[in-house]
Amino acid sequence: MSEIPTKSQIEELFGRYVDTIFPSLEKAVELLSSGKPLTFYLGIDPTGPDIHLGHTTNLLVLKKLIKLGHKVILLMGDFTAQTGDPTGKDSTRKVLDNEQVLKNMETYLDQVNKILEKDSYVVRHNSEWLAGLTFAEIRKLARHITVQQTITRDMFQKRLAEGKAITLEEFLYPLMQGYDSVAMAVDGEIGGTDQTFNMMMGRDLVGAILGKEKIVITTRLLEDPETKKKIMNKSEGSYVSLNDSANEMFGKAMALSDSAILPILTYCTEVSLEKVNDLAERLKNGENPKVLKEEMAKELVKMYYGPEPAEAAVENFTKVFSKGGLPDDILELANCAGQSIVDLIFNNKLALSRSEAKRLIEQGGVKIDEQTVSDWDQTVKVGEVIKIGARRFVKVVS
RNA sequence: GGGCGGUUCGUAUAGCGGCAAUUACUCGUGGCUGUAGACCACGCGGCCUUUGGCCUUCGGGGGUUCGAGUCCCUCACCGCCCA
Repeated sequence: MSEIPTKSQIEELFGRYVDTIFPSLEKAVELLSSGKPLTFYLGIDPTGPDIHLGHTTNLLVLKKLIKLGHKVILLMGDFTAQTGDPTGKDSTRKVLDNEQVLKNMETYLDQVNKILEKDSYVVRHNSEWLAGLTFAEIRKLARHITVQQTITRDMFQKRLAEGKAITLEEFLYPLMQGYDSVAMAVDGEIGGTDQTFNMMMGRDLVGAILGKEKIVITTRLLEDPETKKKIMNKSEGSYVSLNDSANEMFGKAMALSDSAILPILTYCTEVSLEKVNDLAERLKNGENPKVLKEEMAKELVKMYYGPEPAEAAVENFTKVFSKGGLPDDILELANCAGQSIVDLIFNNKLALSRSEAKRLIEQGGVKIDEQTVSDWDQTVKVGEVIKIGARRFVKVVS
């Protein structure tokens, strides 16, 4: 399918997106440039509906590997998702039902296909082999792994220290994930640095059972270089999903901290490193970070929606937020004329309760045609544009 | 099997029997800005005719009390220690 890649192509790939390679960079380069197609996989647990920017680094590496002529498997952890990662006491019992997992897998693939060409990779599910293992087989596998090895893992250490439960099922999670590598007889695995432990488990098992060397490629996590916190944080609500509309994506990217500009461009896009360095230089020279962030956000939208929507998103954003104007696409509400503003907000689920709607009004967060609403009994009329908070707009139509 | 401790708002925490109930983070609104972030202010169970009133909450169920997250009993779940 393609030429034998040069070492420099491989090194470029590794330099940008990749953190550490096991057993070593040299070995990986040697194997990857040998001309023999290798099989790599990325495991995804379909526990939620969205893929966010933090996941895309892995996909970009896969894209490159495909281009270099290697085979890629996208592994849906439909079986492992049912063990999950319980953090709190209540979630221990929360098992995702099969239907939810299937639904998540579907939306995942839709999103993956925004980066990888649809037929350029293979999808597999780990229930294929995990669901049918017998206890005898599990026993045999478990022989290769020690308790000491497993217990050193951060998550377990933390929970031990906090006196929280660790079920045997969870303890087996690394074993399950490790077995995936054996079952598919892969040559390598890709994952974030937080997955190092599980991926190494697979490397050990492949070595012990299949007698071959599995390459483990850990990719850089999208972290704020200043705070060292994840930039995409699902639990904190603010993350850029690949399912976001162009305007949403742009807006969310703009709402990120300035320090996210360079990491996102570097790890989540294919913008040339020269350009990234150029932006870094301009940032250092005191140029308004807002301008640079706009460029970053535009690159993102361009990547997923193309150049014109990207341009439109910039314009829309400037109009709405920089100049306080109205967006292009306003949600229109029919049959609402004559209702009080509180009813309108509550009935259309723009607030969770009437009290919340009133609170918004009380605090000056609701405007009708640019006029701050002070009376919550005020009725709305056809043609009026209502602004709720900073970024939600609705228009009353007949 | 035994002993001890725990279960309170999304998370983490306070709460000598009189509180819709502390604090922190998250979150929401406003201010300031460069859209933000940081910072400051306010808000964060529900409903209302809102200086106030009413309703429903602190794992489940019972009890004591004028009054119970708060005391007692019991059940469930969780943790630690001993066997």
